[in-house]
Amino acid sequence: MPALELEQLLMSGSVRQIYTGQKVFRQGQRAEEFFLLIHGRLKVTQTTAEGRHILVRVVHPGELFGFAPALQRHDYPGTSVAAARSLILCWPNAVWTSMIETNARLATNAMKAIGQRLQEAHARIRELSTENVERRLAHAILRLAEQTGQDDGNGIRLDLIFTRLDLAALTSTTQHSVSRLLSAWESQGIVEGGRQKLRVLDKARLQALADGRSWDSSD
Amino acid sequence: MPALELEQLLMSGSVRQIYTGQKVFRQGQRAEEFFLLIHGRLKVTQTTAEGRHILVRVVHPGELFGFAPALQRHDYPGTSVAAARSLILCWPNAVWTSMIETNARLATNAMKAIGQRLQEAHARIRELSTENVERRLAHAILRLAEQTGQDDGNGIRLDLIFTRLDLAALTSTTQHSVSRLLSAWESQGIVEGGRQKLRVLDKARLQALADGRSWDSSD
DNA sequence: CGTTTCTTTGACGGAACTCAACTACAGTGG
DNA sequence: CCACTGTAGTTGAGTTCCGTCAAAGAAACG
Repeated sequence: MPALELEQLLMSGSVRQIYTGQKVFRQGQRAEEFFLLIHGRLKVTQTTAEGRHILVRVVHPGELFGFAPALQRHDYPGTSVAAARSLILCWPNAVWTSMIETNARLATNAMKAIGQRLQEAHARIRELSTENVERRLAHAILRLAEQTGQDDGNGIRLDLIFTRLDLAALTSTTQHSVSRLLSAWESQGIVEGGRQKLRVLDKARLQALADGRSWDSSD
Repeated sequence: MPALELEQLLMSGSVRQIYTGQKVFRQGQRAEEFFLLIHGRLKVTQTTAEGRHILVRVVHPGELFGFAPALQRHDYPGTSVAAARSLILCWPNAVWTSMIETNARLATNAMKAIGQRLQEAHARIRELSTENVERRLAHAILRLAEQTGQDDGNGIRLDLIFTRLDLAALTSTTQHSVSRLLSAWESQGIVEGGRQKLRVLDKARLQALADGRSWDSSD
């Protein structure tokens, strides 16, 4: 995409800083803007009528979020809160249509982004349908490790923004099950836990768990 | 959308007839075309490495499917089979990009379509995460009733294309659980079953089950 | 140093899956 | 028209995963 156009585009939005724990928008709130995460980390959550929470997705830098206009919605389907101090770019909804109508490349990109999201959602449905809690948790942690982990020679450190409760909401289980599994893994030397911290020590073994193979050394 | 352009667009695709049980494309197959369902009904399924099946979605007339290019994939993530004799329109992948680049309205529409799909996926994740089998099945049947049911005065008839196994794959459970629940509902006069048939007799009561309210007559 | 938030652990129960027959229906060919 | 075969559906018994309930421990925070 031409640097000039891109720059123009970015400039047309307004920057906003979000502190940890602060919400960008709330579920049900009228959608008047859409956003791009520049720096930091966000969680998007949903609450059901019965009051149960699920973590819809984690937003990483460079990703669009709250793009209600593209989905022809007038309210936000979830709540987004900053899991770390973050920097976002905002545009009023009206810009969206003109943006993609004048810039085909952008339309294609936006579509790919949403398509990406759709595939992730399907993957999650597949996991929920066919895998037990242990495998799902293993998958989730591996994914987080890929996306946010710092490899410091002695395992992959996850600066968890995430509590056990978040991990539970991410894998559709309870904090209790998460805690039990992590404890079990810790005693096997697969991970090392802490309060809002986690370190993956044996990625291969975790991968084996995620794949549903019980650990055999033929790997 | 201008009728002329639309017509031109539709004309540029090629029509194909698909018999019940025939597959349009298979999971993993190289994606060279994308499709629009004109008439009939399709199921899109996925099979996991372990051989478990899930029913990803049901395609209704007027919907796009197999739009791998939009998701920047080169293979189809699932298999689509005709659940009834169907008529589809196909375009080679290459057309996609040019189509949306020359027609902004179309791009917006395609995006909305995919966005719609994304919301459905999220709804399903929410159901899987928070609802028990009974509620999920009730929801699924209500949805099917909306989309494909024939109201003939004496309840809503679902010309099921769907076996209990399909319903199980749709709600992520087993044929056994589906069968048990339908039997129970039948004995309460909520539905009426048959081989590949189903009739919803008491929609309100089914809705109550879907909403997790046990039946009280205050409705 | 008390309070809050996060985490761990145990005991228990229940929803739903698995295993295993068995029944019913539809279509086919004799 | 009826026996035969395969697919679809039903039903029961046993088991297990995991969520709920209950309580206590540990880290952060003012």
